[in-house]
Amino acid sequence: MATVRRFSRVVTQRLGALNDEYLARPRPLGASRVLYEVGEAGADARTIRSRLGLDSGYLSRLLRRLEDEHLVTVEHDADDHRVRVVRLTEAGRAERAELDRRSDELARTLLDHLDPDQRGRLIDAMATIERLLTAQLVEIAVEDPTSEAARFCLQSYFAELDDRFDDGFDPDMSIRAETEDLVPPAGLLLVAWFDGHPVGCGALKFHGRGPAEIKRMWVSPSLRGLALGRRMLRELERAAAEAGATAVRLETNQRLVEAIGLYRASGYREVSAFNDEAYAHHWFEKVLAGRDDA
Amino acid sequence: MATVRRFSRVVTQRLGALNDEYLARPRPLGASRVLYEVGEAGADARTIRSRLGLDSGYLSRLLRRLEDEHLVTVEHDADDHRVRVVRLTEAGRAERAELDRRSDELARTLLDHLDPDQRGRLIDAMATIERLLTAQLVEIAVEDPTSEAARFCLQSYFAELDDRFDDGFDPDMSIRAETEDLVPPAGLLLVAWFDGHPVGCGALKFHGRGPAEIKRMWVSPSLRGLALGRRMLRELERAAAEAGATAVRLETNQRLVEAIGLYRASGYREVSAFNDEAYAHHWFEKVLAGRDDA
DNA sequence: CCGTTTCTCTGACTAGAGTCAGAGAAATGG
DNA sequence: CCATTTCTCTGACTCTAGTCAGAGAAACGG
Repeated sequence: MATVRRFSRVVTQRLGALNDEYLARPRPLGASRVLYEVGEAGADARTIRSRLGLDSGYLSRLLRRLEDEHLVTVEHDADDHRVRVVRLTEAGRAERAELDRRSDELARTLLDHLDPDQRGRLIDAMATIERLLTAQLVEIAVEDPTSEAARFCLQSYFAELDDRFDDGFDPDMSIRAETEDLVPPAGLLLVAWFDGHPVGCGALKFHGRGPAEIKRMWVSPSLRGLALGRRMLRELERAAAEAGATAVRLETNQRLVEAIGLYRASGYREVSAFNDEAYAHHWFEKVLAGRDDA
Repeated sequence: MATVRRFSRVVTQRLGALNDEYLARPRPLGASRVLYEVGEAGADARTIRSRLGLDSGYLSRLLRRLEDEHLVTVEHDADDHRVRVVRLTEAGRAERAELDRRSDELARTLLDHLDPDQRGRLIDAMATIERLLTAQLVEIAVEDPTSEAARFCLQSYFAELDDRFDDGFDPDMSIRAETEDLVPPAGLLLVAWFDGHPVGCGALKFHGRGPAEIKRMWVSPSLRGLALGRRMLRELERAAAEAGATAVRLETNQRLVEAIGLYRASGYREVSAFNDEAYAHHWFEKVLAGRDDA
């Protein structure tokens, strides 16, 4: 606990001071944040607003300022004349590059005066912290399986199976779980979100009071090793219990060794095949602890 | 570099958001900082000002506010009627405890939702980062050997020698280096500072153009393992070269194994005894690279 | 004892970062 | 086509966190 407090103090002070020093530009920080959020491709005002959590009046003024400085152009959207599209000008792109440069310089300052060994330790520790703190920012929520995010996850999942299985993976050869099977009351789909992007999924198919089936467990490669799979599994079990299921079952392929390890570690017991899934080598089941009031 | 940038982003966001959430009190942050800085024992307004780097007018107003909230009392100093002494009231103490409690809660939040293994890794990584970043905040400066800070360092140094040497350490049995030997032009004393406290020292005795003597190398136990000794040694060598010395020498005790390792790693060559220091087992010398313009 | 310095306080001002209400224009739903 | 909703903008505020100049009282130095 004391370590955490000291860490907070030192890091916020040091990082804060450096941030102020390096990212100081002849404009308020809010304006710089907007400049950054616009991005190369341009962005709608409302997108910027929701991502940075700004008041519409406030953003309007910040944009006016950036416009006055000739860093961005603000135009009406061609389709919807209410929305405003913000785009970087040449000068805006340069300013953004300057911010990047300073941010790099800031990073370099942190590594300054360290010998190679210390530098290595610092970077390792930073990576560890970043990943562990990132894990806590991931949110899991029910998602409609036809949404863009859901389709992204499912496609990534299939692509990975195709890549890892010995003979590839063809969804048509596998037991289907159509989108209508993954919406209540037939089932549900959970998607893990990080920083506005989908980074994992997991689905359930209910069978009345019989065991619910767990399907489509996938975590983005960029966020593996953060025990996200474990969290997703817990959430699925909770959802299954809530829907009245007394057990969950699933089947998996021998190539998915991490998944198999996760199931075993999470109290899943290997059982004999309960279906004829072509790609499965292992079948697992877990009895869910009844709720207190059940 | 990318790791460092990602770390900065994630940590400032997460820590910043939590800070705002947990340390939010019905008063500006500045007032809370002052409340904290007052401490149990009370403090002078000018001390608070210099430590927090506040404008006198600004502090005056913050104190007025805290006084209005009955969290502190502000009185004239008995000896010097110009200075104002700030003390916590009972309510102020309670509010300060509340801040502590919230700060702890914040720390706990960071560890939330992690399994014991992840928690251990996070704490280790935090300790590493805190120490490495701390090391960069240490400043080394010339100090008068009669100052309080200098006496603290020298006494800590002697106490440690007494503790570690086989037969203890008695300054009277050792070659003397009096305070007058450690001020220019006879020599100098460097003190390492961190967070307003002295955390290490190192001294030089000049002998004209002959080898300068390095004495009194000490680093506070709380900051060991941060290569501070190495930095101190480099600073001493630089100072010796600046004073016209072409080499530095030193003697040391067999018990000070880290120091001996440091000297060897820093290019020091063991030489035969050049003095009759009673406590010494090893004598070292290093020829200083001439300056380019010499 | 007198000029200078130190310490605090007051008044006047600024910039950043928002919040809130309402107006106006465009899109949408029935 | 008309009411409602969505999106942006403007004006009027607020709070925080300062800065700066000057005044007044006390202490200090010679």
